[in-house]
Amino acid sequence: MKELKKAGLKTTIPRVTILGLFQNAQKNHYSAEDVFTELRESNHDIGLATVYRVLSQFEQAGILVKHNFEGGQSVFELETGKHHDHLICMNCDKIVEFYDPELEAGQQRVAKAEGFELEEHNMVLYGICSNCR
Amino acid sequence: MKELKKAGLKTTIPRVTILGLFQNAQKNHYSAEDVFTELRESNHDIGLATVYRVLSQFEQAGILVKHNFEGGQSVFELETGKHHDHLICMNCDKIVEFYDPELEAGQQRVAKAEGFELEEHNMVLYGICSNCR
DNA sequence: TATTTATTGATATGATGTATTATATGACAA
DNA sequence: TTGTCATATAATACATCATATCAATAAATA
Repeated sequence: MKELKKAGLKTTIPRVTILGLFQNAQKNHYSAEDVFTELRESNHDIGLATVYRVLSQFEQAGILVKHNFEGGQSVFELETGKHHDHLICMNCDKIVEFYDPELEAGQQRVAKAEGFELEEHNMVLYGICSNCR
Repeated sequence: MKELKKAGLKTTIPRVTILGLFQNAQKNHYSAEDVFTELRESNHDIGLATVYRVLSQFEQAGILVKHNFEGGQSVFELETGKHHDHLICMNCDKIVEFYDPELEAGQQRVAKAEGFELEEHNMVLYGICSNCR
């Protein structure tokens, strides 16, 4: 729970609970609604507004990372410090994380060729996983 | 205007006007609001709902492609038949389109290594362009 | 423990986009 | 060219995701 202190956030029940959820998570990625539902199911009475607020604060604090994949809701995952991109099954929504130095280098190369200083990127691959074929 | 016939869409004033806007466009990418504003400024009285509807129909018909970049609104561009990705200046919002075979191949390689059949991808690079440095 | 300040939660509001439906219009036959 | 009819339009209601407001509440610390 040091993360909260470090971010200058008081250690409140909602924050501790939500952080715990991510740290002991079954899944890697949760939307705000996902979190809200999980909390309800484990008998934590935390408001939806608070969930959204806490997730934003955690993102600001660098505790979580937010992704905007296809389909409405944003999802969050723990910030691991290790950059990675995502590969998503269009059938079962399974999410695989990967890091590929060659692709990273290629992006740098393209940006440079266009006269850009590359700051960040968003790369999501969509396909069908082995289970779904 | 053959595109409309081919798609089985009646050639109505809103559709012809919106298609013309894209074909004679100053910019490559327009949001629904952008289109709506442009139409208003050129004295075309076309409802916002119609703009959204026509853009969706054009996307269905393969006349336009829709992108979900960072920041709320989706944008549309003419379908050229040539796949490409985007490089966006975080300062001036300039959008550069590029196609890089090596990156495309790398994505295939990664997907295959994870047991996925790659269907599509979303890759947007963000940086600072030469003018903004 | 009392005080201060941040946090919570219910709800209103905002932003983007879609559905509904009465009216208007394009396509086509005569 | 005009009449008929199916489709399209436009205004607005609605849906979805997320943020702002604010009175009540809880955490930190003297």
